[in-house]
Amino acid sequence: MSFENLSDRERAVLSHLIDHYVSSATPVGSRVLANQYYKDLSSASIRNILQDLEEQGLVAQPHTSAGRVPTDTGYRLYVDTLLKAEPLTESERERIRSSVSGAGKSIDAILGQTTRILAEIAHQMGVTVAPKFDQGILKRLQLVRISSERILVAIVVKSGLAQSVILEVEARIKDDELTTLESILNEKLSGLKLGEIRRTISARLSSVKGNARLLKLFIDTESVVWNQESDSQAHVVGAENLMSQPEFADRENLLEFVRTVEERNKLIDAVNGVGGAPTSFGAPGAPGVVVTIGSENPTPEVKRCSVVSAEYKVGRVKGRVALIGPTRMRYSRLVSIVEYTAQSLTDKLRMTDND
Amino acid sequence: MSFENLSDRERAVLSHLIDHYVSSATPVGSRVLANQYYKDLSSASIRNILQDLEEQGLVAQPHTSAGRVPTDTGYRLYVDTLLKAEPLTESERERIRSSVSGAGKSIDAILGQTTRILAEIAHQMGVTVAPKFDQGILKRLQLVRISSERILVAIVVKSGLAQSVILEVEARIKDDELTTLESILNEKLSGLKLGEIRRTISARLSSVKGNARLLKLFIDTESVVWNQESDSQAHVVGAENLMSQPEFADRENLLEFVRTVEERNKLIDAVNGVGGAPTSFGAPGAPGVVVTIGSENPTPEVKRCSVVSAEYKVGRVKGRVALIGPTRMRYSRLVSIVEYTAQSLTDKLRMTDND
DNA sequence: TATTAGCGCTTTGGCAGGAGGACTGCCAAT
DNA sequence: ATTGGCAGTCCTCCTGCCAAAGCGCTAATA
Repeated sequence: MSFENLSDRERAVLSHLIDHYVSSATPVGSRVLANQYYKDLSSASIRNILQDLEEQGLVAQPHTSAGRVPTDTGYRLYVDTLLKAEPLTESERERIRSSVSGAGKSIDAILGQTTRILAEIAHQMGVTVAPKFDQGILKRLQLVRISSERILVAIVVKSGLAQSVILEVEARIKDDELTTLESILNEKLSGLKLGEIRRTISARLSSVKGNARLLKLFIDTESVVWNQESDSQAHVVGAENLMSQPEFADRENLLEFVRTVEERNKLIDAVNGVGGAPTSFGAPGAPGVVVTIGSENPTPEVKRCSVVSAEYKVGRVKGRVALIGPTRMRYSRLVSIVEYTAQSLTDKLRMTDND
Repeated sequence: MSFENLSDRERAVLSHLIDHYVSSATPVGSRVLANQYYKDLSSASIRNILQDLEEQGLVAQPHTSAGRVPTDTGYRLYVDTLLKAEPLTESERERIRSSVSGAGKSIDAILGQTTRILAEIAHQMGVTVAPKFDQGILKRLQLVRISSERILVAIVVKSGLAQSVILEVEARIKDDELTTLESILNEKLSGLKLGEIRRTISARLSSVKGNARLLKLFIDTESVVWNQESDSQAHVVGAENLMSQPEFADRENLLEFVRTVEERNKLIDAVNGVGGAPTSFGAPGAPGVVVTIGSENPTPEVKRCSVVSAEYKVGRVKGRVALIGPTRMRYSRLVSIVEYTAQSLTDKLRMTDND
């Protein structure tokens, strides 16, 4: 559906309506619109325009004789063609930057801190999804004996990510067996993508002779060893920011929402399963921001929410940072926040990255 | 305050009142009490008894002409002297047992699974606090190079726990330096408690010569390396179980509660900062269960909740598993659940433990 | 042709008032 | 000690009513 037939004035009214609705959270009527933005136009004229907008499905009224509220389509038009990214103040940028880079060394700590600042500065729920190791290239693999029947497998990925898993072995293994295995594995597997390894490991190791029991462990437990996500798949901060919004006034919604938040998978899907192409709102070269509005979300649990997300990178491995809030959100501002945060995060992770 | 002056009948009435209130969630009046439990006694008599109980501060009425509700003191008396632990059915026990032992190998996975089954079977919020490494004895320490400027430190604790930290070093280190350092550290530190190491490391390593820069890293970053909690300090599952309770009907409470849950520290305090002595409700030798009721909690954020918790062990390292719910909870059942779960967990962790 | 003013209609939210219910507390009788 | 009964209290729910906000439509106007 294209909206080329919309006059400039209609677009302007839609834009004002959204602006006003975003901050007031109540349906906005022709009167306020006329008084506040169109001193030289009467409310009656605005009413006509509103009627047109309604026919196009861009706004709706909760009930006869209530003001208008933007529809998801309305927001979409706004985001695509009307929105002007609201630049962050220098102090805000500084706050994000220092917060992201000030965090600890582990990727987990960095993401945690990032999520926190994101949620705080945007007053929304912040979500970051840890990078998928799948695309990471195995640099080296190291086996450390923990106890007689347990070994720790350290998987080192190019660009400095590391992951450790504890494996349980049924019977004792000698130290030299372990060292041999380690070098075999490194020889056969390093330089490959983790995802590749997962798919092809049994073929690659079939020719190897040696402690079959031990080898089998690596092949069988593929999922455990090779299918690792980062430490914790997602960080979620600031659910209470959302819950205090009037959108979640009624108990039912609220409970369902909490259930979704607890079951992180749905959230991760919502952040990752983006449909549209990323748009760059800011400086060229900046990470593209994707906005998914309400019912556009493939995940039904967040049908009442919008997701603003962008990609960040650690080497070739990718993750996403996102803000989730009610569809009634300050897109112009959140888009900038997410973009800048993703950028800072990528920078930070590049700085600590050297393979 | 002692309640020895209470007649048996008064105790019985209190007990019935609590039972009824726990399932109905509404103030219970003399009529229902008489009809349901005392076919040979009139409501008027019950009224007299209730008056007595109220004078003792064991029950209260929200307003004149409402039924009675147990006070925290009332619950306390109930838990201490009236409660009979409700034995779990064999299928329930089986469910807990298999769930706990079926979980993966890493302690994090085990605790996660345990928390889940706990919350699910009790319909409350489950919380498990990861063991404090502080009391663990360092078995071995291993250094793995990740990239030129990063090393992974694997800390292996007696009884099979392991923990890894990534350290960042300013300049390149040679491989042999690393091996030397590793053996020095192992020689000087293994066999000591982690807490001990944290406190005395600088003294212990002062005499060592060698790569000073590198050594300093271990001494300076004491907090990072030696102060490790387990992977994630606490697991929390089932917040929505609580939120659907009528206790959290009003928005204010609910929001505050969510805030507390998000900020895990408060929850951990609530679970750990127990005042009373543990009581064993079940089989002798079973872990002692601690019940902390409402305002007894040192943490004001959970003043409206009760915490039922018990200790579990991994070798000499200890953690807690807990259920948190409104003071109106089925103590008799929850006590059994927590006790059995803690027991199963300790068993599971002993089984996978061999140093 | 675009805009405006005005009128009638609809819906919501809040407030007042009354009926009904669920208790308690007390008292006198057993 | 226990009981039935009664007066009094407090909450909850329902109803009716009214004002406010807004819209759509139409007729008048520039």
